[in-house]
Amino acid sequence: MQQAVRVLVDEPAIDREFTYLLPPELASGRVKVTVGTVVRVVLNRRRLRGWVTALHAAAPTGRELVPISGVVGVGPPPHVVELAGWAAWRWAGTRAHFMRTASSDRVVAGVPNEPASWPAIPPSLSSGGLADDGSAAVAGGPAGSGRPDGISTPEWAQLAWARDQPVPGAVRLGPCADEWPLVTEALRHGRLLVLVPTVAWAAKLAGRLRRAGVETALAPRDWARAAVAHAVVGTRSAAWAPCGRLDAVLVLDEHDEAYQSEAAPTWNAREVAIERARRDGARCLLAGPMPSPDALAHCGQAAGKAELAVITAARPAERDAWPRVQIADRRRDDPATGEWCGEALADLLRAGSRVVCVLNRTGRARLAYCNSCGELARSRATGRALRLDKQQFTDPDSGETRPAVCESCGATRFRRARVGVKGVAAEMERLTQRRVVQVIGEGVRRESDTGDGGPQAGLPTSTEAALYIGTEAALHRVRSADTVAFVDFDQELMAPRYRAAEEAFALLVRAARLVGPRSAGGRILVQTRLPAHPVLVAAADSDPGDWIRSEYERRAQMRQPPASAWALVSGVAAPGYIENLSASPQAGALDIAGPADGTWRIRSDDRAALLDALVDAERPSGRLRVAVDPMRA
DNA sequence: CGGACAAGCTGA
DNA sequence: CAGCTTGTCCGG
Repeated sequence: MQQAVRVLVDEPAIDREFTYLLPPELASGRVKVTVGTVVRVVLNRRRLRGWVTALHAAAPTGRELVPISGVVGVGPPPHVVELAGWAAWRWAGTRAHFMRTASSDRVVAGVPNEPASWPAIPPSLSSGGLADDGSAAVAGGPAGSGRPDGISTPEWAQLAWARDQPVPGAVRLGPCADEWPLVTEALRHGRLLVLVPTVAWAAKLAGRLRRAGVETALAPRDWARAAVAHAVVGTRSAAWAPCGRLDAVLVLDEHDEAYQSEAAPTWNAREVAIERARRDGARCLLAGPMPSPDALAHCGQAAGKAELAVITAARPAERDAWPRVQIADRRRDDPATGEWCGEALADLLRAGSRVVCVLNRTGRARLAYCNSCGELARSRATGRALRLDKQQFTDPDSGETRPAVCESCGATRFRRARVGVKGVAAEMERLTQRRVVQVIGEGVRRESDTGDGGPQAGLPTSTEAALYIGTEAALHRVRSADTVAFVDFDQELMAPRYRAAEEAFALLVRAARLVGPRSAGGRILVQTRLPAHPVLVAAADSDPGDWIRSEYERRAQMRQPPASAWALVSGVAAPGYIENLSASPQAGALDIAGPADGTWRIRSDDRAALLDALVDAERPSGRLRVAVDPMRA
């Protein structure tokens, strides 16, 4: 009797397991067959890749089994195969999708043998100190170059890792703070997984660890070596690294949107990392300049009160890790200064420092400002910005209209903000008599260039002081600057998205990284007509604690994630699927609304009930998109 | 998903 | 009724 194994085929549209025979010569070949091994099978005359999911399957009666056609290579380890099953439930996706994410994109013939233990941590780390003094982080973001200077690991880093429970803790550190103490402290506990939002950050941190003598795998490049590394570093997909049982998991900049997949299934690497830590019994820390509401929800589950679980550096230290944030209240500006430029910004531009101006791409804002007092027209009920149509305001939420009368001064004349990158660039050149570089999307161009010199034309040399104007992309593309100026921050604060405030704060964090801490002259200027907005107060004070707590409570009141679970359902199969959901046993816990633009929105205060219902409900054939807890909704 | 097979439509 | 399209089913 030949061995029969279960195989999950690599075809998300099928997403089923089948039973195949495992011939002895394949079972003991070059690659040992275990749960997770990548194999080749024939299904219905089609040659497909698949993963072994069980080594001993009962042979179905009355059916002649077909043997596996070949063993391809090493796949995810068994506990990651189980994690993929959990993720398929958590984001209403297919197991095959997550197994792909967890597999190497190349054939892996074998992994090195796992050492019985790691070599002793290099003395520079084990003595408790290889911390930067902070100055190295000024120009290049959080991962500055390490140098053993004998400064002891800050107390807060030790404290952060002290709890040996697998429930995540949150650590708040300023945007220009160095994460190195958190990393080195974690290594003392054993095998470490570190997630970062960008490839560049991952490479930098991996290099720094290697120079410090730590056996490090950079995911996904060192896929197979993750199995034997002391530290595994990588971006989103690294949450699926094929390493053994973890001792510590660290997510840096855990608020970053890059951790979530935009395409369905909308899985989030932070959430996968938390679950992985829980299953392994590993310590888990969520770090960054602003604990996300999601992070608070996790910590709150453990501590009862979310704020208790957030560890912060000493107040002066957190403050020093921020640039100076200057709020320019545009309501008090002389209207003669110009449509887009207030007095503070004008002074700044004339002063001759390197300034990056950020203006969001939409160009034409729909916000309306009072002509007499400068107040922004907002909804009395929700506080959201109103749209001005002829002589009426329209509430974008309710669709209600009312006459255009200023709430604060009674005036009836309003004007719309109309600002775009190109127009502002031209005016900036006239105002300053300096060259202005435009940064939009992938390209960079200089306004004063006459010919089209290609996408890289006008890139200034590193030494020249330049003025930049661009969309959010400028914060990524420009190397360094003295000041970032947000020309119209109200658009960010008032964007019609439930995460608008969080995203606005994240922009300030990006800007802070670009200009560096206040001790190095870093400065952010924010033009706004909402100077008392909690996001701006938080940034100006270098302390997001109060704001983030209120944001968390507001989400709960509004039944938004993470307090409530959401699912967006669309596609041709959606109507039938929604019908099945309505008939499911969990339907009582679901709040189904729609369709709006072909999309249904399902809400539930009981996430498990929603997810169970999504998995159980039968899916009619045809396209179906299910987005669980989407970033944009 | 994509092959198989059945049922429906069409044209001479 | 051959020849083709369209739809539904199912895979080991």
